[in-house]
Amino acid sequence: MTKHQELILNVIRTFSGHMTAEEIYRRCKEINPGISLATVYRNLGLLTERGLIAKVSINGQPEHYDRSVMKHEHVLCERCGKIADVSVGDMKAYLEQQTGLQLLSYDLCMRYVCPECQQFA
Amino acid sequence: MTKHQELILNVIRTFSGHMTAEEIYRRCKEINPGISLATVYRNLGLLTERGLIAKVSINGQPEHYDRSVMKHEHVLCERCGKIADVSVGDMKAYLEQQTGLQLLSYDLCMRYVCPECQQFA
DNA sequence: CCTCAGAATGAGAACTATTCTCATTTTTAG
DNA sequence: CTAAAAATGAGAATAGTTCTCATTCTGAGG
Repeated sequence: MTKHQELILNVIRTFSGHMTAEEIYRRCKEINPGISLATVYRNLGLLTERGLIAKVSINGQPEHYDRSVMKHEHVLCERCGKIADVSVGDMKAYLEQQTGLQLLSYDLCMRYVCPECQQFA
Repeated sequence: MTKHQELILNVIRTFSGHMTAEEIYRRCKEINPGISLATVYRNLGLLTERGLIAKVSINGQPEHYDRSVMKHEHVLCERCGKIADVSVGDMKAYLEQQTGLQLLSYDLCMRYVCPECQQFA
């Protein structure tokens, strides 16, 4: 694990939310101004492969990265754009039972208006 | 509805599958070589807005367009890349019940190996 | 403490899918 | 038939990400 990889991992682990590569890059630069965007992308890929972080893909948005690698789902607030974690039962099993297919995986993202945004509706 | 819109709609409706903008563009050009890619994109947007076709968004892939606007889910074959339709129960209701949230919508795409690809496993 | 092969890096070019711009053409309503 | 509105073609622009490649770092074996 190189210095840069540790830095990136640390940035992700000390932030309570889901960050884009760009955001991670900005925070890394505050600590180590020499780091390049390519290195951030490269290492996000490596860290994801190694299972140390998770990639959160949402249609029409840049990729986000999640420090939590435990299985869970995501909800996106349509107003403020924040991503939140939610847990549901065994979705894969449910989908397999519903479709009658043997699935490799699935992508799911739900959309709502988060509680804070609902206050100012 | 302009000539081009009819052409695009026709191309989508006479193809049994999920096409990308590029594929739709190619087929349109065979019939009307003058049509431009911008027109295809523009009209795919309009036709989708009007509910005449549906957009199928899959992470890491260009958008696909679906002639069927009835609610259904999609499975992507990891081998051949083909997209198939599947129907499941009321997924939104299920997700709302599971999460306890009031959802606006959700995106779901499942991954598997399709029957044809399994034969040559 | 050296050394050198392999890995990682920085900078920017390249790429893909899509949207935008704007001058021109087509369509539509009256 | 005409004027206003809508649609079009061509190509530039954009966003997010990956790729290239010359340079730098690292660490295992001497």
